[in-house]
Amino acid sequence: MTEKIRVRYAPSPTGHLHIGNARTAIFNWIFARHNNGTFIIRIEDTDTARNVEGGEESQLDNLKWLGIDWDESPDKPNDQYGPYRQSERNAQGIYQKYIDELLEKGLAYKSYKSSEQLASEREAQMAAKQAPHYVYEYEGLSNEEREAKYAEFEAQGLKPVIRFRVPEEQIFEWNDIVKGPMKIAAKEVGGDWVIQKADGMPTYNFAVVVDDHLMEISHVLRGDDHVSNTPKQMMIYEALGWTIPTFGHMTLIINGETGKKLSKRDENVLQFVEQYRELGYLPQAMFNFIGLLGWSPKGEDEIFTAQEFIEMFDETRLSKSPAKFDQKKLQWINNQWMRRSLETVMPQLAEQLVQAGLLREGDYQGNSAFYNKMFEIAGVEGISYTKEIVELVRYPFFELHDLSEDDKALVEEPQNDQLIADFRNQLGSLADFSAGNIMDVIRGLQTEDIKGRALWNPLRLATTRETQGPNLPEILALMGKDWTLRNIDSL
RNA sequence: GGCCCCAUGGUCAAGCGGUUAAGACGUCGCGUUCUCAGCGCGGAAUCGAGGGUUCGACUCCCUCUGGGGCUACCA
Repeated sequence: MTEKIRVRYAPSPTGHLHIGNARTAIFNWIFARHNNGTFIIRIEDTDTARNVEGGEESQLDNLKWLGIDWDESPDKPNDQYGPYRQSERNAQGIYQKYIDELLEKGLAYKSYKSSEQLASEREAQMAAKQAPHYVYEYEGLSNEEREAKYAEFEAQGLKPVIRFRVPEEQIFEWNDIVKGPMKIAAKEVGGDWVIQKADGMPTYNFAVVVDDHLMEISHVLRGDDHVSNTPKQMMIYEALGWTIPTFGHMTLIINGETGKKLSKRDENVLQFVEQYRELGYLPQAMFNFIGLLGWSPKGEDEIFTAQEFIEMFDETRLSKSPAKFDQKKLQWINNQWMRRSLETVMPQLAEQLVQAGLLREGDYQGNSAFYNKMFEIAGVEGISYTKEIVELVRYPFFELHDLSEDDKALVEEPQNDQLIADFRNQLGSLADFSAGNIMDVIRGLQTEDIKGRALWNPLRLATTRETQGPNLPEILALMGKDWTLRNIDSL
C-alpha cells in the first residue's frame, strides 16, 4: 500500500470502556501499528444529553491500561487535523461550512416537521404495511417557493433541522474488508435524513464523514451495527466530492446467554474493561483475549503479546460470524498470563487479601518472601484472576476458626487424639523443620489402620483446622515450628 | 414488516473440491502412595435441512430453516 494509513477509534464519552468498543479500538490500533500507520482518537460528543462526566477520561485511561497508545487525540493534537472533540469542531463551524455548501447546492434542505408529525407519518406508513420513510415536504416547489415556506415556519418560531436529500435511485457498493462486496440501495435508508439537529449539532452520520475526510482517515474499521450507516455516509462523501475510505465491519460480540448483541443492559455479564481490571485481570490477558475474539492467527498458539498480534495481523483472517463472550476462556488466558508475570502478580494477591481484611497492611511488605512462598504453595497456578485468591484462601493462614461439629468429633476420637499427640511430640523434637522431615514424620505415623484420609485429616485439622488445602508439609515448614505447635496446642 | 449479514462440537475456531474434519476453552475418565489446585495421559462431542454443479462436496450455486444487525433531531 502506498497510501498513508490513518485509522481512528471514535468513542462517545457516555461511560466506561465497553468490551465491544475495546475490541474496535484494539483492532484499529493493531491495524495501524501493523501497517506503520497513524492511530487517532476522536471524541464523538455531539449528543450533549448523553455525555457523561469523566467518560472521556475513563475511556482513555482504560485504553492506556490495555497497552494501547495513540498518535493523535484531544490531549495530543496535531494542528493540521484538530481539534479532536466534535463539540469543539462544531464550535469552530467546521460542520456548518459543509452544511451550507450542501444547502447551496440544493442537496440539503431545512425541515420544520415536529416530532409528533413525524411519528404519525411513520405510524400511518406502518399501518399501510409500508417501510417507514421520510416524506419530502417540498415536492414540486421551486426554490423561491421553498424559501417562502422557510420564512413562514420561521415566523411561527419553529427551529429547523437540516435534512440531506437522498438520491433515491442510487445504489451504494463497497468492498468491505471483512464482509467482501456489499451493496445497499439508497432507497433503503429511510428517506431524507437529518444531518444537523435543531440544536445546531451535526448528527453522527454527517459528522463522521466530515471528520474522517478532514482527518484523512484511510480505513474505517468498526462494528457490524454500522453497516446500514455506510450508504448514508457514502452519499455525503459523493455529494461533497470526497474520496471514500475503505470500510471494514467487524462482527458483534454476543452475550452467550441471550444470543444477542452484548448490551450495556445485560447486567449479568461483566462487560466493561474496568470490571475485569478491578477483579485483578491482567491487561495483557484482556488484550490477548479480545484480540482473539473474531480473529484467529494461523498457527495453534493462543497466548500472544500485543507486539505479536501486530506482527501477525492479517485483516483477511477477521471472522465473519459473531462470537460469544466466553468468560471461562478469558479466565484461562488470564491464568496463563499470571504464570508469566508472577513477580507482578504476587504483590497484587497480597493487595487483594489486604482489601478483604485477611492480611494486615504492612505484613506483606515486611515478609514478601514468606507470603510469596505461601501463595506459591497455595497454588497461584490454579487461580484465574487475583481477586479469586480471597475465595480460595480457605486455608487459614492468618486466623484459626472453630471446628465444625463433625470435625471436632473426629479430632476427639481417642485414636486420633493419640495420633495428634504423637505428631506434636515428633514435630517438637525436629531439629530441622523442613517439609521433607515433616513428611517423614507423617509417614512414620502411618499404620495398617491409619492411613490415607484417616491419617491426614486429623493432622490437617490439628494444624490448620481444614481438611483441604495445599501440600501440608510444605505449608507447615513455611509456618515454622512455633506457629505449627501453637496451632496444635490451641486445639 | 423491509433491507443487510451470518451458519463446523457446549464455546472460540482451522479448513478454502479429494483430510482419519486441526487446535484451544470447557467437560468426562485415569494417574500423580490425603484433599483442593496444578501437572501428565486418555475419552466423548461438530460440518442446520433440502435441492443442484461435479468423478467427488464442510468447501461452489439456489431454496428453506435458524440466529443476528439496522430501520432516531443516539452514536
